[in-house]
Amino acid sequence: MTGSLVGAASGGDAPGGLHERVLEWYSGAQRDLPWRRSDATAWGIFVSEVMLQQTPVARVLPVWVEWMTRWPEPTDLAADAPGEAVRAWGRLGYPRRALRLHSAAVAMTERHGGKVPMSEAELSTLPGVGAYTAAAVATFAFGERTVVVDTNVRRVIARAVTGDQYAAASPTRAEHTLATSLVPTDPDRARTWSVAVMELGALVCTARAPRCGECPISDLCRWQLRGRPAHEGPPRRGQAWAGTDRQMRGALLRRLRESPGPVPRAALEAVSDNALQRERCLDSLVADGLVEPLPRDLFQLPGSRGTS
DNA sequence: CACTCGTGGAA
DNA sequence: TTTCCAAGAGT
Repeated sequence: MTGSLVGAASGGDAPGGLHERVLEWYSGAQRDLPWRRSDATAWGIFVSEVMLQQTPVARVLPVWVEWMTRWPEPTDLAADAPGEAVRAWGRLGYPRRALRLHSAAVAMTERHGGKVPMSEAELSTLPGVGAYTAAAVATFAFGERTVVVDTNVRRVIARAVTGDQYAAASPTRAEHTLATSLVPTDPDRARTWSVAVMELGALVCTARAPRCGECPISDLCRWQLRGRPAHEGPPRRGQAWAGTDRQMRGALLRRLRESPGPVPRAALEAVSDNALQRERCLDSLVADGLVEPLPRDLFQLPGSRGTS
């Protein structure tokens, strides 16, 4: 019965199999996250999805609450300076996301009547919105039947269906086809399916130490049936950090974030003795629009008067 | 397609 | 202590 799992999923919603198990598990194990509640707005869901790109839930929570209080609608954020978005982003990492979120709010204000566009296709045109985020917002906020493929979904599919410990380094066509075949036909059921698989990957089918004893589909899992063989092939190299431009950019931006107003060049020079790298990074931050140079050797987070 | 882009907590 | 990696996107 090696094909039982895929077979049970044929058509996307065969009764009594994979879907029932996962959905039943989700109904009892799901976390109570504010952007999942019934009173969550499309804007709130949109913001949460961008913040959650490569950033853990625990770190996003307090920042998301602050953003929702300060900017309850896209028009509220659009009316504020992009630098304020960068400042309020805090230490979530990848601060260009804050800038793109602000740009997206401006686009919603100018082209979508101040609202989050409802279709996956329209969402895809917004800055900072890729395949995952467009699909996620379209289904979680608007109930459109989409194929949501994130790192959790990829890992669950790799194990349960393909039988590998980890998904490929980069998403494959076969993977997407497989994910598509698993999405239930009914849009509402598809929405719950997607969030449920993501939750399964986040809480049970984790990257390092999967809790197979708590998994609702462990007896169908091809990786489990194969004896949980270790990943084959070259080890995926981790992200270097010490001495990288990313670290330097982070240090510079932190210095700017901590000051309410413009910062003199000398203050930025105090961040690092490596002048060459420091200047290169400062230049790149300016090029990215994360830092705004002012007269008299002053620098600040981007203000509102500047044109995008 | 390969590479870059932050951050900090857990193992 | 070092390593891993978390609801990706853009180039």
